[in-house]
Amino acid sequence: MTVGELEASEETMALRVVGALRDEIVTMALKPGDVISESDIAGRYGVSRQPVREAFIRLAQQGLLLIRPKRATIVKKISPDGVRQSRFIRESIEVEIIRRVAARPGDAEAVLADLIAGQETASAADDNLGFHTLDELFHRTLARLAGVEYAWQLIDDHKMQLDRVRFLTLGVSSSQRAIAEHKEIAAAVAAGDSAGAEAAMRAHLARAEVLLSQTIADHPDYFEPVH
Amino acid sequence: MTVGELEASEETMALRVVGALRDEIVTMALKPGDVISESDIAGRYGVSRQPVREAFIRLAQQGLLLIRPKRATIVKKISPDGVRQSRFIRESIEVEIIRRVAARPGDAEAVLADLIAGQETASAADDNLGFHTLDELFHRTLARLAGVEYAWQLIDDHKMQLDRVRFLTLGVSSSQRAIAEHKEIAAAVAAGDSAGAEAAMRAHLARAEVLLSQTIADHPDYFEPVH
DNA sequence: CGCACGCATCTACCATACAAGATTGAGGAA
DNA sequence: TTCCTCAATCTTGTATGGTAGATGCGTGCG
Repeated sequence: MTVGELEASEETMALRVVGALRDEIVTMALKPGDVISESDIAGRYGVSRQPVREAFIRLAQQGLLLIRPKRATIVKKISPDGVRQSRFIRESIEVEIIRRVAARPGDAEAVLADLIAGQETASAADDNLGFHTLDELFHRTLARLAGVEYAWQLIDDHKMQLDRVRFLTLGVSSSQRAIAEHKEIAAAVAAGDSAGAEAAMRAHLARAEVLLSQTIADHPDYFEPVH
Repeated sequence: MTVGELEASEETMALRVVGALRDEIVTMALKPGDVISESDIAGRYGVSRQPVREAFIRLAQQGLLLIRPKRATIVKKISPDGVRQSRFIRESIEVEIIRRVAARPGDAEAVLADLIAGQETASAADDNLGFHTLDELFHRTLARLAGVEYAWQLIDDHKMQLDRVRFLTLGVSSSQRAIAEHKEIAAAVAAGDSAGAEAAMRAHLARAEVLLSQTIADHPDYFEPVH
């Protein structure tokens, strides 16, 4: 059972292995707690241990792998506290972003309206993946409008932790509600209402909050025990 | 001219090289734009290319090095926009932290008072390094009190960019003023005044703001040209 | 039967060798 | 002089072998 060939094109082998492994991890093809080894992955992808090793280092720095010297490397279990703090980071930054955008709306209104329209189309067509992409684009666009697109990349890195949880709770997307909340945010931004925009953003981000404890109950072995 | 032996003790060689190189970079012993190579560093530290290579990967992910495949690796120049956004990230998170701490002061008052007292001692003794350490501890302690110490690690990673700028502006520490601002923050926290604590924290963080443009003027070749 | 010791086997770590692209400089032609 | 060509020599990327430490299982002893 091979895992699908690495597209033999650009970039270095190491970076291709990074991408392939990251996909396997966030989609739960590699489950938290799974033991992997350099030789194992190297064999599966048909490369030597060296690029795999470098991929491990990168993924370990991103918090997806745990390299235990002289022992073995395992897919890091999801830390409930880490998820909580990742959300804290995201909320801190997104709240500050929405404040700044609302303080200087500029052409934000038209841009956001376009994105929301696209989301409604995707939602009507039951295009879950497309909606998810547009949802992410909505938030990244806000970062761009605030002039801190790089800060979004930071959120993106830590969002992988959240994405693993999200993948476990697939199906309950309720895109209608998300769209309504996006409209609220956009309206407050257009009105230059910083406080209102902040409140709407906090409410929007808080919606996912309730899912974690249920997910832990469903898959206890994917999470670290409460320390 | 060797660079000082790596303490032959614990950890792996790669991690020791990471620490040594990071110190050289933030203290400007390795200047932005400097070209380094795996073989070069390997020779200087008396190890093979392999651990150096792995150290390069880690430092590149932290934004301190730029690895150019098949060409060379250079110490990344400081990006003025990156500094601006690193400050944005730090302010976003620290403001959120101080809000939460002020909302639930707990035993914050006593802990913070202790730290400030230590800072006054260090300042009186002209112990610049000690003061800097305690200053950092003050902020990290706030993160711990808010229950998001992990979030501080994130700030710490990105603070290296800021530290390089700080190192270029050494001597103008004005620790007296910093201590006064710390007291303001602690007082607002003790009073449970969230808004006041947030304002004090913003003012505290904004103080370093003015130095950047002057620093760019003094060392233009250490910075990326405005894109 | 239970426990401790030891060896086979696994792991990541490090060193070394080779490969391939990029740079740089010299040298020759226009 | 100026520009083009090409080869020596850099660089990082990849492959492979050897090493030390940790694990786990089987064996032998009490």
